[in-house]
Amino acid sequence: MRYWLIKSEPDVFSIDDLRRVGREPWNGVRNYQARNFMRDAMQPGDLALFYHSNATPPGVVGLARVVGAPYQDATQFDAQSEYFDPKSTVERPRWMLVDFEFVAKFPTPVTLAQMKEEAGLEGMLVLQKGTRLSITPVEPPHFERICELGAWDGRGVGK
DNA sequence: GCCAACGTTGGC
DNA sequence: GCCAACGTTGGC
Repeated sequence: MRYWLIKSEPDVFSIDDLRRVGREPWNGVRNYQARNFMRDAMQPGDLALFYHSNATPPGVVGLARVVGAPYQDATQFDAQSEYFDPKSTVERPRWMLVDFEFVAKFPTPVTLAQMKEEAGLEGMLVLQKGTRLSITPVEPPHFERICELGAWDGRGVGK
């Protein structure tokens, strides 16, 4: 199993939104590196730290899980969508996504400030200066440490 | 609102 | 293929 961090602006789609809908296509990603992670590297069952960006405060607020195989992001073909991509065609779609399902909301959010101070988390991609990538891989020890800091009891995973 | 960092675009 | 201009991200 691999671990990830996915960013979302809570004004657009928050951890509470994910809990409410249960499962969500991770659409609107328009960065090739992030797309490649979803298309080529994610496996069903992988866990992701759910990060609120452009939030007060920014930080990891819970967990999500990859469900199903990658497929085309439908919004790229929708002229009414803000994610419409006129250069994408049905024959050769540019943008692929996976679905995420809700796993847990942390009892205690782990703020970005806290993460920066935490010695065990140094080297995390999301903490590096200028990292705007909306999806990044996460090392298992970093993942585990953040779950501890979030006071997550482990509920939501397993069978 | 500001602005640094970064990715993309398009002229050449 | 270079690179300046531009748009976006996202913390503060």
